[in-house]
Amino acid sequence: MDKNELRNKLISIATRLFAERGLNGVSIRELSKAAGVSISMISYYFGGKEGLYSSVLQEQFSSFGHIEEITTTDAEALVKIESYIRWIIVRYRNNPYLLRYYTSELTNPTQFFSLIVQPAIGKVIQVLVQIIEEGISNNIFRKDLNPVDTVLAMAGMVNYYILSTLATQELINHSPERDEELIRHYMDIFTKGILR
Amino acid sequence: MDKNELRNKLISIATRLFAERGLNGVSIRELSKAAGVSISMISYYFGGKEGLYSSVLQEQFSSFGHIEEITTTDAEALVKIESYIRWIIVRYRNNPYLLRYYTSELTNPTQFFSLIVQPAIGKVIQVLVQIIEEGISNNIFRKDLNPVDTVLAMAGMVNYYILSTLATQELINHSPERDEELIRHYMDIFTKGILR
DNA sequence: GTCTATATTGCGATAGAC
DNA sequence: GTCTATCGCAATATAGAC
Repeated sequence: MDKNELRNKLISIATRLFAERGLNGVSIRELSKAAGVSISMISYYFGGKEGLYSSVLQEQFSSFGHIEEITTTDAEALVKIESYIRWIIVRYRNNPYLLRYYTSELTNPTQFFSLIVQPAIGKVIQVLVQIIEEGISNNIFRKDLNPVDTVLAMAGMVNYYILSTLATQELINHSPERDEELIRHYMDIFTKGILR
Repeated sequence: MDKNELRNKLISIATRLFAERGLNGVSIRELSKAAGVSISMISYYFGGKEGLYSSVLQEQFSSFGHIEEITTTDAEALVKIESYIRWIIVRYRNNPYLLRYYTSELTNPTQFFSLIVQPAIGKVIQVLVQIIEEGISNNIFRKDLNPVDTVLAMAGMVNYYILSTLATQELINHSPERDEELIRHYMDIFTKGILR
C-alpha cells in the first residue's frame, strides 16, 4: 500500500465509522485495524484522531464549494431552484454519510464547524438567496417573500425528506427511483402551494 | 438530596451533556461529579450509562405523545396545520436539546431508536397525514397531493429552520420574537406557494 | 441509599527498531 | 514510511464499608 493509498483508505474507513458512532465512539485502534494499517499511521499522517476527523469533514463538505454548477446557465429562477433540489439529492444519494455530518455539526458543533462546515453551508444558502432575490426582481415570485426564510423553507423540504428516512420508510418508498416524482411534487408545492 | 431529587438531577445534567457531546463523549465520572453525587449512583438508579441515556431519550420524546392537543378542536385542516407549526416550535423553544436527540437518533440510531424515538415521531407524522387527507377529502387541498410527502414538506420547513440556526444566524434573526412572523410566512408559502 | 476504593479494561500518543 | 511495544491516563462497573 503506497502513501496515498494508505491515506485514502484511512479516510474512507473513518468516514463510515465516525458517521456511525461519532468522533468519540470510535477508537484509533479500531480504525487502524479496520484499515489494515498500524495505529501509529494516524498520528503520522493526520496528527491524531481529531486531525483525521477534520480531513473527513473537509472531504464531506468539499462538494458544497461547487454549488455554482446549478447556476452557470442563464436559466430563470425556477429552473435554478429545481437544479438545486436535484443537486442536493444527488449529493445525499452518492454519499450516505453526508447528512449525518451535516446535522451532527449543526446541532453539536466540533471545533471544526466554523472553519469547514459553516462556510460550506453558508455558501450554498447565499447562492440560493440570490436566486430567490432574482426571481422577485423579475416579477416571477411574490414581492412579500423574505428571501432567507424562503430558501430555508425550500431547502428544508428536501433535507427533511432525506433526514426522515428511518422514521418514514414504512409509510413511503424512499428509493432513488422515486426521486424524480418527489422533485416534481416538491417544486409544485413550493411554487403553487397546497390549496385547491 | 432525596431519592427523586437525585434521579431528576442526574437526568437533567445528562440531558445537557449527552446533547452537547454525544453518548460516547461523556463519562459517568464527569456526569456524577457535575450532579454532585457518587459515580455508583448511575449504576444504582439506571443500571449504567446506557440506561441513563434511555431515560433521557424517554423524557425528551414524551411530549410527542400529546400531539393530539393540536387536533382536539373540530377546526378545519388549515387551522390544525398552523397549530402543529406552533406546537413544534414551542417544543423546540422550551427544550434546547430536543432537536439534537431528534437528528442524532435519525442519522445515527442507538439501540433505543425503535422503542422510543420511532414510535414518537411516527405518531406525529400519522396525525399530520390524517389532517392532510381530511383537507383533501373536504376539497380544501388539491387532490393530486401525496399526503406523506406533503407532511414531510411542511414539517421540513419548520424543522430545518430550527436546525439551520447555527449556520444562518448572521443572515436572519432566529429569536423567538420573530416566530409569529415566521409562522405566518411559512403558512403562506405552504398554502399558496411562492409564485406571483 | 450513598459513599470510597479498586479491579479491569481500553484509550491516545509516541519511542525506537527496522 | 511503517511497524511493535509500551507509557500514562481515564473509562465503566462493582465490592464492601457505613
